[in-house]
Amino acid sequence: MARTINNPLNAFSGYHLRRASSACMAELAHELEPMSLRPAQASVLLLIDANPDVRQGAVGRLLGIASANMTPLVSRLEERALLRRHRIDGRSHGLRLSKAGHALAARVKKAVLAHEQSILKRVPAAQHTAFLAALKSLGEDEG
Amino acid sequence: MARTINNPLNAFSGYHLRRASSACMAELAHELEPMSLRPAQASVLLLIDANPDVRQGAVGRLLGIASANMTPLVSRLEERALLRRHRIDGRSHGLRLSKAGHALAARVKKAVLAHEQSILKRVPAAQHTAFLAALKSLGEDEG
DNA sequence: TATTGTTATACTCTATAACTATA
DNA sequence: TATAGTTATAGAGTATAACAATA
Repeated sequence: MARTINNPLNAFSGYHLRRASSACMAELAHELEPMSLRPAQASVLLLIDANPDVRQGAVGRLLGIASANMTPLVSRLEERALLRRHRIDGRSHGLRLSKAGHALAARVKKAVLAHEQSILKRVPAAQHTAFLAALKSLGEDEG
Repeated sequence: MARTINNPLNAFSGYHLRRASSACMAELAHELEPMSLRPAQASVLLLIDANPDVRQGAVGRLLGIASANMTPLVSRLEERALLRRHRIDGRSHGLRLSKAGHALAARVKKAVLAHEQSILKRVPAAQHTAFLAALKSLGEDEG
């Protein structure tokens, strides 16, 4: 090595939080690639799978995806015949997975579960609960 | 409330890792806004501050920024007279902060330290060390 | 031949504003 | 008046390929 660089960010949990998230998301994206799904699409698929006929806006609010960005995302899944939009009332769409959508959601679940195990492997088992709780409190809406 | 939505992602640390990171980065971006700096620019500034004459490529490698993306980032900081590029050899640039760059780096440090405190406030003090260690192991290059 | 930096390009994610239709 | 969804657009982050200059 030519020279060791001093990294003043190394003591900051915020810095490592970002790095950890980026690394894990890249891994997940790689595991979802064979299904031609990106993480955001996969999360929408799982959410609809668990909540048949959920409204599009409710999915976006829960996942933090703006409604303007939900439209093309859901349209893409509809084009692939993974889900169907159906009218709930004049202005709302309910989302429901097709048979192919349910099948793909099952594959996604397996991939996500495997990914979760690979994450938890790197954290001491005794700290799993506290680690998850810390992340949850940091991700809450107000902060 | 109309209906409680079942969130099958709620049990996953990967999901909350991403949410926590997004929320914290948004907070940091907000705190850096008065300095007209985005988080990536601020991290480059702090790294140069701690490593005078560091090569541009070394900064990028450490922070995970591709060299093609370092060029416009550093150019922007140079345009603002926060740093100067100087030749180390025929193909390398060393980066050094100007007086204004050092002054801004000092402001950035304060903001980052305050942000770090606001993060740690939400994690029980007894878990700070373990939390940071877990994040570090998740962010390591191989994963 | 490998490395440093640059340019151009493209794709994803995110954010905003303006709009239609409906409650 | 507020809500649900759409459209268009723009910015930021990230990724690759091609290139020049240099080691």
